Amino acid sequence: MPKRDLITGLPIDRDQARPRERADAARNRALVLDAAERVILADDGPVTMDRIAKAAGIGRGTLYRRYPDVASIAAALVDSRERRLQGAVISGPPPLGPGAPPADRLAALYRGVVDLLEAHTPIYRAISPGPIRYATGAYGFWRLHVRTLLVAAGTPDPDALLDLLLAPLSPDVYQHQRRTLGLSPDRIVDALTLVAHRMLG
Amino acid sequence: MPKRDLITGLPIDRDQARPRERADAARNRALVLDAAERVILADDGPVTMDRIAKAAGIGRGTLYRRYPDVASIAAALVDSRERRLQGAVISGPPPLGPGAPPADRLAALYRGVVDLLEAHTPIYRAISPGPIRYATGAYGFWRLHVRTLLVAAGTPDPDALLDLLLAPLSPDVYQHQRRTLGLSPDRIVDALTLVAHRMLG
DNA sequence: TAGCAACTGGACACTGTGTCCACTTACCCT
DNA sequence: AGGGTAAGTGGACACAGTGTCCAGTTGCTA
Repeated sequence: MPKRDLITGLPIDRDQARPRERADAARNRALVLDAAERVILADDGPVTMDRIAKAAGIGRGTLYRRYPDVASIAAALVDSRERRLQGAVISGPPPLGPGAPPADRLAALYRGVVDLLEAHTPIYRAISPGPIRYATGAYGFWRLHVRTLLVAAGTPDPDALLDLLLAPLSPDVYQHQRRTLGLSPDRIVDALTLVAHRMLG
Repeated sequence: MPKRDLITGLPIDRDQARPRERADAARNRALVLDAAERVILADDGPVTMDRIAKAAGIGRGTLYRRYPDVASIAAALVDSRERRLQGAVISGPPPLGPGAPPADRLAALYRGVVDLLEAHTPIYRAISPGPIRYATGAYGFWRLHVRTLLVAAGTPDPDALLDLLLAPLSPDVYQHQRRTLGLSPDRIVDALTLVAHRMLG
């Protein structure tokens, strides 16, 4: 079984020219993410591979052909949601985009991710906390971006600080702050902004 | 079914005088944690309730009587491991104990927790990442402690900052830094120390 | 339009869960 | 002392979800 890309579900094999994906396969691939989102948002009972397959109108085997487990599907869903924010980071207006001081850009990134966490709470909850998170394209992107900010700010050992600064964005932590502690998104963003300025200011 | 304390597995009912725990129950309760640790450290296959019950020489029903799932057992195990560090924080010598400036105390706490994460990696890995973490006595203790440090340092909105500063200690994040990134414990502690001083210094 | 490789989907065996209840046993009371 | 009783015990059970497998199907290419 060939390794598959987390986001697209397509097989990964860089070198050789591979026969085009068949039309029915492509169609099903598109169906899966929609179906997964529906199942997650419906929110009755646990999100299982079986449910997603049924919602997509395909068989279990077909689903397993692309995604090894529910977490991967949720991760793919999250990735697709984060594309827009990534675009804004690369080429949008400051302070999120290039041009502003590193501390402001980090604060803006924090705000952007909090907005996402807020908007897609059920999806983030479905992506089981755990190692999968660090393998997503989205996480890789944040890492890369924060790293350049740290370097720009002249902070020592950016590679070790990186994940420490991203840790507060873990859906777990955010959920805990929102639900259990009852903090408002604004208050969380303010606290994160303080972190950004103290760490990079 | 009465709620049970995460650590001791004893029923929680503050007000009324409750009949003493029976001797056989107490014996089994002690057996469970030992057995759980053995199963976790053996590390062949997943840690299941069934395995722990067998290792303890008791039935599944008896195990479920005290702990609702594996995560709770692991949490209890972790709590018992963190008692010593908690003692040092309360009444040990500075900088971990009272007397040192808040930033130094936070840095010392970071180091202490990293040492624990390092020493008991398999156990921390067994406690499934997720909401259980925030319900443990240990986490509550760190929260309380860090809160007093934040207040002492005069930081704004300590209640919102709290969990942000504890987030980097999540076993997930630590595992990721150690295994995937290959960072040394010392390097991680150094980065955490920087965080402590920038945030409270 | 024939051949074939990719794709499909449901059946299957399996693992772990959580509940239930008849039996056992430690402790309290007289 | 020993009987009553409620707490404690443990294995059987029904169930949910997993991941694999393979015979059948279908889209693509030559």
